Amino acid sequence: MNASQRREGLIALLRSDRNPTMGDLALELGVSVRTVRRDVAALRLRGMDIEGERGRGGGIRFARFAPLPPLYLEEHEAVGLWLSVQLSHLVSGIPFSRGSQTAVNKVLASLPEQRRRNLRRLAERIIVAGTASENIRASMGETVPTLLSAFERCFSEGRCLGFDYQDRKGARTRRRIEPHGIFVDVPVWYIVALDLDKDAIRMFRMDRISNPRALRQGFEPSQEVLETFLAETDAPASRRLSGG
Amino acid sequence: MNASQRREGLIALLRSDRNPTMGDLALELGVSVRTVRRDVAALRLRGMDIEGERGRGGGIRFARFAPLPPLYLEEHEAVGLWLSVQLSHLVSGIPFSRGSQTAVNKVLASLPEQRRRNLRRLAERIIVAGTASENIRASMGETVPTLLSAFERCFSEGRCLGFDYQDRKGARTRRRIEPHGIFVDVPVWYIVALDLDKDAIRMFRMDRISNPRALRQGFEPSQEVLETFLAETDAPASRRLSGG
DNA sequence: CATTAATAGGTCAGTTCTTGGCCTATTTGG
DNA sequence: CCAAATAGGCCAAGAACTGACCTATTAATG
Repeated sequence: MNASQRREGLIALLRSDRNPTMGDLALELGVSVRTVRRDVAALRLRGMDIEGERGRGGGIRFARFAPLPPLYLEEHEAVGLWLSVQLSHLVSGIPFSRGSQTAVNKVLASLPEQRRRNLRRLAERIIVAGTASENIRASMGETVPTLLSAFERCFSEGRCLGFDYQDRKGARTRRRIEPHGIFVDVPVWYIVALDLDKDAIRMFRMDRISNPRALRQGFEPSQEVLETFLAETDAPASRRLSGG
Repeated sequence: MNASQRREGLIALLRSDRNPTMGDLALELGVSVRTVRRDVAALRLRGMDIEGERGRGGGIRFARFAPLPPLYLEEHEAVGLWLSVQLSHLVSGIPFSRGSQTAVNKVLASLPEQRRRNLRRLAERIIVAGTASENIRASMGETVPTLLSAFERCFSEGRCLGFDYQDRKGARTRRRIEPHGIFVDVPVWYIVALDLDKDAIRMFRMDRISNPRALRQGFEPSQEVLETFLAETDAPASRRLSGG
C-alpha cells in the first residue's frame, strides 16, 4: 500500500471512528506512529480541518461541524478568476504564482459539469497575448465606465453590441457588432468581432469605444471568428484555458 | 511538488480540459511524459475511468462522470490565487476583473476557519504597491529559479533564509535574514526582512539574490517589521486581504 | 501507403522521497 | 508528579519515483 492509498484509508477511518489516537490509526493502517503523524500533517497541509486533542484521553478527529458554505461562483466570477491568474502569469517569477495556476485549476474542476462546459467555451474566446509596447501604453486612453458591464453581458450571453467608435485617424462611426472574442495585450484589450454592417471581422480597442449599449439581437458565439482573426494577423502565442 | 499533489493537479486538469494529450499534461505539470503516463496508470488503478484515444488527434479524458472533487487548496495555492487577483487589479478596466475579486472572496470564505486565519496572516505580510517605473523595469534581471520555492517555504513556514546578495554597487555579501514581508512593485518584488547579522530591517530585490537556501533556524513572522518598514519608507497605498 | 502523432508500457540507473526509530517539547488528566 | 497523548525535529536505510530510451500499436493525413 502506498502513501496516497493509505491516506485515503486514514480519511475513511477518521470519518468512521469517533476519536482515535495516532497509535490506534498506526495499528489499523499497519505503519508506525511516526508515519501516521506525518500523514495527518500532510492532510492538514492539503486543507483538511483535523483537530488534535493533547494529553491523556486525547486523539484526533475531523473538526466538529464545519459546514462549509458550498462554493457557488457565477460565470463572470469564474471567468474573472481564471483571467486574473492568466494575466498575473504574464509576470513570471512572483512568489506563489505557480500555486495560483494549480489553484484555479482545482477551483474550476470543482464546479459542476454544466458550468464547467460554459466556462470553457467562454475562456476559449479570450486570448491573453502579452504586454503592450511602450508606444501603445502611452497612447492608451480611458475606458468608458459603462463599457465593461455592457460588454461582459453581451460577450457571455451572446448578444450584439452597439457603440460609437473612433478610429486611428479620429473618424467617428456608429457600429453594430457580434462580440466573439477578447484579445488582451496588457493593459489594453480589444474586442474581436463581426462587424454587422461591413460583414467583416474587425478588432476594436476598448479605449476608442463610447456609448456602448446591448442590442436586442442575439448571435451564436463562435470560436471560428477568433481563429480566423488570429490566423490572419499572425498573432503571438496565446493562453487558453488550462493551456499553460 | 510530490506525486500525490501532482495527481490531484492531473485530475483537476482532466476535469477542466477537453481532451489533452499526455504531452500537454506533462508540460502543464512540469514532469516528463513518461511520468504523466505512470500517473494516469495509477489513477486508473485507483478506479478512475480515464479513456485514451490513440493516434493522431488523440488524447485522454474521463470516460463518464468523475465525481465532484472536494475543493482542497493548499496554503500556497490560496495565497497565490489571492495575490493573482490583487495583481490583476493593478490593471483596471479589463473585462470580468470585478468578478474576480468577489470570486476570490468566495473561495477563501469556503476554506476552514483555521486555514482562513493563517491565510489572512500571510496576506497581511504581502504588500502590492503598484507598477514599477520604466527605469526599474529596464534594470531588472533574472530571478534565480531556486529562489521561489525556497523563499515561499521560508516565508510561510517562518524559517530563516540565507543567500548571497549583490547590492546596487555590485558588492556581494552573504546574508541571513528573517523574511517578514513581500513588497511587490510589478514586475519586481522585494523581501522585507530582518537582517540577522546587521540586526536591522532591510529590503532585498529578488533579482539580486543568488544561492538561496532555507536555514534551520525559525522565526516568528511579525507584521510589525513590515509596518515599521512601510512607515519609514513612506510607501504608497497597499492592498490587503479583505473580508476573509 | 508512407508518415506522423498519439496511446501504451517495458527496462534501468540515478536520485529523491518515505519510513521508522529516536529524540525533545508541550499539554492534559489523574 | 506521572502517564498518555499531540506535535514535530533529525537521521540513516530502504523503497519508490523519475527521466531517458526503447518497442509496439493505432489512427488520421496527405
